[in-house]
Amino acid sequence: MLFRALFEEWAENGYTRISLENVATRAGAGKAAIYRRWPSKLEFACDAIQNVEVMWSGFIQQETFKDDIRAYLRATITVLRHPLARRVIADMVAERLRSSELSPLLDRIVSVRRQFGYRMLDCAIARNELCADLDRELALDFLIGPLYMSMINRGNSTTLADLEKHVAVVEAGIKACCIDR
Amino acid sequence: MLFRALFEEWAENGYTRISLENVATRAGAGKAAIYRRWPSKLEFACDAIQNVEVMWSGFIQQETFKDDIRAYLRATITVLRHPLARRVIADMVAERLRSSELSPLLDRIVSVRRQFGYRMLDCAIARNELCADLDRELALDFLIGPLYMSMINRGNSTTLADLEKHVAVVEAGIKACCIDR
DNA sequence: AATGGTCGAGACGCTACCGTTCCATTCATA
DNA sequence: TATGAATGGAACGGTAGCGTCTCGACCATT
Repeated sequence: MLFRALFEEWAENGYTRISLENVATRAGAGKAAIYRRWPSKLEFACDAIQNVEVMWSGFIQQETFKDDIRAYLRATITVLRHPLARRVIADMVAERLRSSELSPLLDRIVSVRRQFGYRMLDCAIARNELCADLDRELALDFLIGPLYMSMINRGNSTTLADLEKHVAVVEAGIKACCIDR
Repeated sequence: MLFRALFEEWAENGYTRISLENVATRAGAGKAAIYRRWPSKLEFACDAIQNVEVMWSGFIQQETFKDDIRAYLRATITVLRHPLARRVIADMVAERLRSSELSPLLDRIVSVRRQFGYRMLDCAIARNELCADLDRELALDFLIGPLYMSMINRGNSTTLADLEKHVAVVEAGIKACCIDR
């Protein structure tokens, strides 16, 4: 499959160093098979991302805010443990800082994830677990920032055993997004 | 200056795409000026990093834990706002996930930063602002994770005005690293 | 069996960078 | 001022990927 081969090359070399020649070879295809379908590497990559994006949907509301946090972080751990996904994500983050080519792609991914986050916060507010004047942006940065820092920046392979500790601290932090303001 | 040119190329293209030819040209130097001094791009990069690393030292203990957090985050914001540093850091993070070439380099940088963090936590424990059985690793991920997420992953240019909000939440989160365990 | 489209494979000219080598100029020191 | 080391700059052959194009093999439909 061409998409699979693309992601493997992406994870291995980073977006800018992807050689469509290698992608085709890895997929057991001819270069023309790619150029026939997509006008550029960017369009190719957009379609590939869109193809896997659907797998991330499905946020199910839990009983308590803490349960929601746990579910959210567990899903995040699953993604960030994926050997291809974690590399591609980190590469897109780095890539966006130096060029705007992949910005819309990453923006959409982030935005989708954030929608789940907003819904989670709204539920918690409705349950009176959070106050309504919460700084949502700040809260979402606290939701996954520490986990991302641990797994991506420091390369830890966080397990579900570490999850519970994160959940407790995240909950305390986010609840503090209301106080003092 | 060769180092300056290296970092500019690094920020612009990422480590693997650095062309020493361009670095030399950008510095107004000949390619041989680089190859004469360093046997490889890696050694060149190591020296360059080591050269700027000294500027990050100097942790001064404050009155309270909250003051320490504020000082730490302010210093972090300064680095992460730097147009070259932020790109180089994000690139190293991505690069380490796909190759171990830059690992020792990034490990040392992270480790230095973390030493300040540990000292900070120790001070807070000594002051009885934190309990002694604190999970230090977790605490440090919470210290800068959300800020990193905001500035690097989402591209925000956090200002000192946003600092105070982060400080309050980080403090609450880290203090929660003791409770429930 | 004949036909039309898609496929893989590879050749094409082109550009970029590699790491080395050479040379004429510059610069600092004696 | 004379001398020797270091420098900027350019050329070298080699590798790699670009995007286009051609071709024979294969497969499905008729």
